[in-house]
Amino acid sequence: MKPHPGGRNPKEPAADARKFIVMPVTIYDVAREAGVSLATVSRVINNSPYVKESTRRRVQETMERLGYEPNLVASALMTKRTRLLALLVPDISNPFFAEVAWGVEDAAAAQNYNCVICNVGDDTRKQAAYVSVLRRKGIDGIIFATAAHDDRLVLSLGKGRYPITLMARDVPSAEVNRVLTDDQKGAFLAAEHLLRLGHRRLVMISEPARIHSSIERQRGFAAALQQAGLTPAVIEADGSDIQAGLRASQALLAMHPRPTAVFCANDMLAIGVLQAAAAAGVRVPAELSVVGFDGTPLAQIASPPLTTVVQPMREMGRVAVQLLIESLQNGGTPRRVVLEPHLHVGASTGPAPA
Amino acid sequence: MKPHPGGRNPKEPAADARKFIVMPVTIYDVAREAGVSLATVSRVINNSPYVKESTRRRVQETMERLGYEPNLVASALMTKRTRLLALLVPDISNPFFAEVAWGVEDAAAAQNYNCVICNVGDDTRKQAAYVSVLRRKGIDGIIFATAAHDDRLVLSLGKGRYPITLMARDVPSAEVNRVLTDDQKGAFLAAEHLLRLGHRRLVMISEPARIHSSIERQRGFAAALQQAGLTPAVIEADGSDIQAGLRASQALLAMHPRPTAVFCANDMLAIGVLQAAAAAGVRVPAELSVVGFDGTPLAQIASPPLTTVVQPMREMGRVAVQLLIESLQNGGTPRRVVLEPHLHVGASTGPAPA
DNA sequence: CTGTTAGCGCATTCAT
DNA sequence: ATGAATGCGCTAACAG
Repeated sequence: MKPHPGGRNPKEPAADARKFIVMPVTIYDVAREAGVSLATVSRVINNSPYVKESTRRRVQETMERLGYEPNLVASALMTKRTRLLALLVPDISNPFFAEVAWGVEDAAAAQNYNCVICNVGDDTRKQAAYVSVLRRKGIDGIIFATAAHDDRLVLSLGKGRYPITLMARDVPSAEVNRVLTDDQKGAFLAAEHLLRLGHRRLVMISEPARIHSSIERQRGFAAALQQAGLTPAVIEADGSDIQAGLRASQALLAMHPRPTAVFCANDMLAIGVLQAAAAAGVRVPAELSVVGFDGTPLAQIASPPLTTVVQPMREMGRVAVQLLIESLQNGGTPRRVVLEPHLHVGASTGPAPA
Repeated sequence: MKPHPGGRNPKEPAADARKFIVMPVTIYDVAREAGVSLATVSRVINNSPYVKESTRRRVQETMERLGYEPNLVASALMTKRTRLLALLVPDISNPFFAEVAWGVEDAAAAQNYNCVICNVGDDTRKQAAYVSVLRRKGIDGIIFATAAHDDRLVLSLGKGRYPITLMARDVPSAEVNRVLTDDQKGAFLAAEHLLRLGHRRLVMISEPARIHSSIERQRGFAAALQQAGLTPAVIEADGSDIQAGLRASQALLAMHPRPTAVFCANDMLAIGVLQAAAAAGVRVPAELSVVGFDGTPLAQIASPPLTTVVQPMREMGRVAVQLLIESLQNGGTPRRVVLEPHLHVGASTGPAPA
């Protein structure tokens, strides 16, 4: 057996060892100790069937004795895969993404993948930087929960150059995996609920128009209103969080006559409306009915508990992983999965005031 | 110039190229195209000063033209560093960790590091598996927001074998970086506030005892009560989330005489109490005052808005990164930083009922 | 079933 | 200021 090219001495650690030597024991050490070749150790590590049971046992024993841990960096350099997935979210404080993350994490673990979450904010450049690092770090694939309507980054990755899945936010012209809920239908359900309660002055507070799902929700809302012979009114918030909801509420509460019902493109915005209404002394739902979207745990904490369109968040996470791993393994045509939303009626909606 | 050992042909992609070729352009291609050696390209990439300006420019131009992106896996194999940090959290749905994550992310970015978040739950085995993968993947260091009181994993890493920082949760016997808030003081502030309001029947709902910070908070609570001549009572919740708070509330609301004030070890538990009280028709704060801990955004959403002990969450994240990077670079003695909490008085506390 | 031989893409001596 | 040579730790043919 040829000695390790590095010609490294027997394992007495050098006196000048750097402070943090992460993984001193290599496959060579194991091979030498166990009296086998590199290849055999590698086979044991990778569960190759072509190893005699007794050999396998001996090698495994040696690995344990030496405290050997395979270096995934070296492995990745050869194999080009890391069994690591990344989930990109715009705002980790939004519980919608937390729920999605649980689903992703679950499904990834079930398939023996690990998953890391990256909080990239709304900053396009930061997002691009993360994607670059993740790719170059050998992350096998990325789940984007952050795509804008015409996201150039996603488009550039979409031509089969790197496996990705879009989550809950679409980029219509990209040929990539996506998992969405039927946003139009969800919004339609919300509007329908309010119309049935007798509301005639309805407003929608949408997210910024660059987010595709928000556009879809506007469509669904508009469709329901037009079907009822009403003209849809939309206030576009300048963000997606509670603060944005508070700001958008200024316009809402200033309208004359004041709307009796508002449909918000997500739960965070809706909570902003609830807070603004409370601050202005507007009673919910007596004077103002509020509907959210997402069905996050926050909706139940809110006061009053929100009526909201529920997305199957964890399920979406699971499906996203499924699609991504399929791409990873087959590289086939991207799939598009649309899940069904449903309406959860809380205490934030009631009959239109007389 | 010796050709690339791989003897790879000029860059016409092979017809049988695998579906996802992540990074076809290598440093060899750049070197050949620019008419320089590997080493020079490497120097340009790493901003070595020993490159003539004109050469640097030419190489950079070539890199751009070819769309070259340095392979961090290969680089990491040599350098043993990735400029990647990981933040381990037990429950990404708890907004406390979301806030911390923002701080971590900020500070990391400022130092030109990237940060990934891993949601490892309460599962010790899962956590260990993640740590193993992260280390072996070459992650430079880990911030643990998950350590239990006697966390063996942390202890095993703590002997200077791998750079870590503990966040908001201590492992007293581990010699590692930590950033905490003064939990005893925070709890003391909460109890003091309630005592001043005239409450005499106070109960604390704590997290499971294996969490060190929860023990500290119990201490602070007990100290305040004893100082007032009262005997502290503690209900230990079986978790840290809203559901656990709801369950713990059963015991709380069943006590005779019923306590008039409750201090919860975190905001999630407190929200669980608020919900249980609402369901039982117990008015807050008229019949029951509730104090939380953390100062998450949730506290303000709650109804009524929570009185809570505020931890400087983002700052904690920033400090955690700072300590970690210091360890990375100097490998010196671990530091311990304790930050000050303060009390935010919301609407969930009021005078003790007559 | 096992060993030998080549690199994966890059950083890093040592020359020059 | 630049180039040639070497190997980081591992997997992947290809022999045997």
